[in-house]
Amino acid sequence: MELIGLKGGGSAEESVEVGGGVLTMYDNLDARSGERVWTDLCRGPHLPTTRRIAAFTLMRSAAAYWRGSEKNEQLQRIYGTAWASRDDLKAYLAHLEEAAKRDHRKLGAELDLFSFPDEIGSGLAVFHPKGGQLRRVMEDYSRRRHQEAGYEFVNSPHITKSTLFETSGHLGFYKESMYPAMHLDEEYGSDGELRRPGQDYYLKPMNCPFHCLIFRSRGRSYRELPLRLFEFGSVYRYEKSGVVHGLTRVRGMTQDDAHIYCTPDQLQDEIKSLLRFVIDLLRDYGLDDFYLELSTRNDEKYVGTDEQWAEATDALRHAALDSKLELVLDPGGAAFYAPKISVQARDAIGRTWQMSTIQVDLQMPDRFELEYQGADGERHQPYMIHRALFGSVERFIGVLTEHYAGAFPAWLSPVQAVAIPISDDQADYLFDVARRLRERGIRVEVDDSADRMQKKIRTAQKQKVPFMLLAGAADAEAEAVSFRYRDGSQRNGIPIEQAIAEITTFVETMVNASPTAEQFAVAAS
RNA sequence: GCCGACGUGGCGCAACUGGCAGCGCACCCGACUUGUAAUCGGGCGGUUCCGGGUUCGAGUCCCGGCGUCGGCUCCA
Repeated sequence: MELIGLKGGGSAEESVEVGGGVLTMYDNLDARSGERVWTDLCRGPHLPTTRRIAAFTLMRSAAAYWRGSEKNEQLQRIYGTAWASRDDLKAYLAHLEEAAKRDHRKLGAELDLFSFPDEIGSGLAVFHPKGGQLRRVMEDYSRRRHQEAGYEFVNSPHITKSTLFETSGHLGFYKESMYPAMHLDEEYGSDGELRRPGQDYYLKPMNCPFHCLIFRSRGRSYRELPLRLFEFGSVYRYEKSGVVHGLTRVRGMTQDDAHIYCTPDQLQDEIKSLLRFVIDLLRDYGLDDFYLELSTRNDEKYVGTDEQWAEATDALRHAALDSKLELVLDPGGAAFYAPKISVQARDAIGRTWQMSTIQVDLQMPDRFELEYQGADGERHQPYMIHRALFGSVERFIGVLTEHYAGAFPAWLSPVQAVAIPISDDQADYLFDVARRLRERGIRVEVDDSADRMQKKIRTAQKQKVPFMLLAGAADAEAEAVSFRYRDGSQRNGIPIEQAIAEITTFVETMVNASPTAEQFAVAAS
């Protein structure tokens, strides 16, 4: 009855759980006797008979809040999944199994990329040498592309006095999800009297206020706009204990964060070129199936005027439509200070991930009193665009790990090639081959352990190394190596020079697919 | 934060109704020298997450904490 009172009054067009002017109930009957067993108050529709459900299984049970609010009581909820045929159910379960195999937390441990030591704390990762290598290559390429696109590189500290986040408004809106303040520099006299009041310092949850201070550090001219400030900025957010999840939801992360300050005239073009830049870069990392989501104002939680919001939202909408990508609306999904476009990417098994975000912010320039001198000699307030492309480096590594199931493109692979001697006699020969590859920038290891050759292949295979270079007596004699590629295919007796050229070209051209014998055989012929 | 499940060598797991903590992988040592996914033998490695309690006796039962996992809520 509570629900009817709360929700029954809505108009017919509104999407509500109960009613919409109309109230629906479904009688569930016993199949044999036809007696009514219970009546379900439900918006529906229901299947006319459970006979239509050919296959179902129970998945798990967990609590859920009554009507979805954490202020309310919780109910025990049982999750099941139902399908029109057994094959559909089987396919769905296989999909879940495939997703489990790709789980970046599992692969992160198996491939020795990163870990979450209890001693450090929940949601705080350390990157091991291989994960660090992967991360460095990702970041290096991103830096190069940002430099080419006209970004300037800045840096800011991890902590700041509270005034900065009071000015930005973050302390007002996000205090609960910030790490608590460190109260410092308080001084007392010998009589115990407070001589100097202390100050609160906060770990930064965002980089934008710092970039605004950089903008404000001296007078700015319209001639230097758009000014694009980029930083791999580490931020810390006190996420609730139940929500941290691998690398995709953490308490400490590094954003590939940039803030673009521009004139009103430049806004539209800047957003359009930014969208192109973002999509291009994501494609380079191997994601190629996108759609856009436009998040508009949350009327419960925002600052600024209606005109400002309309202007910012329109700018984003036009750029999104201009991109020709599919556009989905997310009403009320914006942050308190700005509407946003987010780029959603579908991965190799069809799951979608929110990747990049672009926000047009009309508040921060006002709060920080940013201004530039225009051609007219007057002072004007710049527009500001926030954007992150990976979102966070950690999260992006998590997504790529799942997308590639750990079999990273050769240019990203922590170890690109492993050299395996057939017997110990070929070890020195392969050390020499490896040295020559290393001189060309290839990350190569020689497996000179006491394992047998077959075991070494298995090890390299499980580590998902793209190239294996084998050499026996015949290869060494002929100044050649034999390839085994990550897919198991092979090519034998390839002259060293050719082998080195093939590997370096493959890496330098940033091919995202795994190397195979077939493709090289075609290329060589 | 809330609900539920679970915490055993680096990893994956076993240990009856409360009765000597074990196996595989990894690692170390030795032997073997092999042409495309696991050679053989030996060895090291544990305060069973932490703290309290019950008991003759606790990995196992009880209480509290921490952590992980699955959801809910949240996600600048």
